[in-house]
Amino acid sequence: MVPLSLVRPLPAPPPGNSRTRGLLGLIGDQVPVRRHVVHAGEAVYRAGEPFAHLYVLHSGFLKIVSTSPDGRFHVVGLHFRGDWLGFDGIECGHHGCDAVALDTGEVWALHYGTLVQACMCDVRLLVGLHAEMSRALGRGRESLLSLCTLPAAARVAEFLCDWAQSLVGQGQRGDQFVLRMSRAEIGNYLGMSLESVSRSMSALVRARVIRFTGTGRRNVLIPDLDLLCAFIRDDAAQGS
Amino acid sequence: MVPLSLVRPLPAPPPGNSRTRGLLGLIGDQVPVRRHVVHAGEAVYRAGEPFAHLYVLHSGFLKIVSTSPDGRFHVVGLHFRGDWLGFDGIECGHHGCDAVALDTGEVWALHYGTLVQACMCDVRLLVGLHAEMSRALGRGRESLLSLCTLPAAARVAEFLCDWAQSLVGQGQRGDQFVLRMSRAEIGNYLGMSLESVSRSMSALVRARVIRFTGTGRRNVLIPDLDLLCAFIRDDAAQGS
DNA sequence: CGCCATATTGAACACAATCAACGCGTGTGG
DNA sequence: CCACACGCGTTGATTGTGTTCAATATGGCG
Repeated sequence: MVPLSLVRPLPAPPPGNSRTRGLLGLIGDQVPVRRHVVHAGEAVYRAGEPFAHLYVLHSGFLKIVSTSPDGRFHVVGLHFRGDWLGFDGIECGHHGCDAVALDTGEVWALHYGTLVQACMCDVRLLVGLHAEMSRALGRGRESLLSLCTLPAAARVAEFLCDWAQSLVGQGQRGDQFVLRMSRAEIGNYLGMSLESVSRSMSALVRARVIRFTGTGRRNVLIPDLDLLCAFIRDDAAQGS
Repeated sequence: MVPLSLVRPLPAPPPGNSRTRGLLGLIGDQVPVRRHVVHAGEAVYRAGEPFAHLYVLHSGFLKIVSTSPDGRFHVVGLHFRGDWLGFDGIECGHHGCDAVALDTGEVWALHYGTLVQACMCDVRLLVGLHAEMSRALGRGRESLLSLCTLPAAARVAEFLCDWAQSLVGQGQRGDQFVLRMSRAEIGNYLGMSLESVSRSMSALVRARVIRFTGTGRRNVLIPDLDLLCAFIRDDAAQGS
């Protein structure tokens, strides 16, 4: 992780999303922000490292990887621009997961102790921070729900849906984007083999709810997001 | 949910666990606590209800049930004595899940706004609260990990392991306890059919890592917790 | 005692994993 | 410039774990 600068106040922060934009506005110059550039494959933090900072993803994408003592590992979360990271370290003083960049991006590090001090002076900041944690919790539960209740194709469909909606939430176009993960990574995240991901994608194309554009099979086009959502429902109902 | 009393200060609070005991100590009489008794099947809160309180489970067990718009539902969490509940409501002002008692128990309700005010005066309280949220986040990730990387029998074994360790954390005996959930509920929680739970349990008995005591098959005895953990590892390795 | 909910067990089936082959694009070296 | 290797993705064949359907216990409770 390459430190970029330690700036205070911040030079016109380009928005992540409205939530975080607001939160960072509240922070203002009370908490120094250290900016880092991360390249694909590099970690923002790793399991076991002492916890001291929370991070805001300013650009790029990252995955959260959880590893068990006996070596099993799994992508337990994905994060986009504007998302907060590192809450998992508060409990026991060290991080419990790896946060690994999937793409070149920029991360803003906020010293937790300092941030807490700032929270003591501004309720809105405190509640905003809680809301971010709350959001992280809720997202984890949604993952769990789809993992347990949806067949493979629907899980992939929902994955694409979520990705699209995240992009829209950032003000980017959600109907056409490039997946930043290999089939293997997607499969790990969704709890299935890479072959199943591939087959599911092909099925989605056959069902006309997505298309691949250009060369390579990572450029996804979603003609109609509602149609994709309908596919999820239908495929879920299949099983019952 | 039956209101029991609105007491301040609290009458010698029997401990949930050391963490929460400490946290509640910090709160002291700054935040009024409303105590409720919940019976099996009753909800502490339901999805969609406006969020105003956080809850501490003082006794009993409860499950968190997440439901999707299209009717799929799933047990996404279990909570024991001393656990905090309701964080999911902070983000959007209303709860995203149901919290349903599995057993008669007592829940302490703390008004979130008041709690936040108290946090503004005591950093330890604030950080302690964050630690509880952090813990909730971490537990969700562990669920995800075992759900995706473990075969059915190992998942059931880990479930029993977790349950035992939770009991030990509360100062209760972890080698012998009564499951408060039906096979169907366990199966829903672990992402498998009730038949698979039953078969897995039978397999665990055959492997001599658990036994059923007394009448009914909900009284579990774990002769050696390490042996049960070893079973998880072995069964996980099986697949690879 | 008999009913109902719950649990166990067996047999057939299905979905996804695994094993394997092939295609495609990219980058490298002869 | 072409040959080749390599990573990645797709697709087919086969296997296996877990689901589903069904029958049979078991226990709680009126």
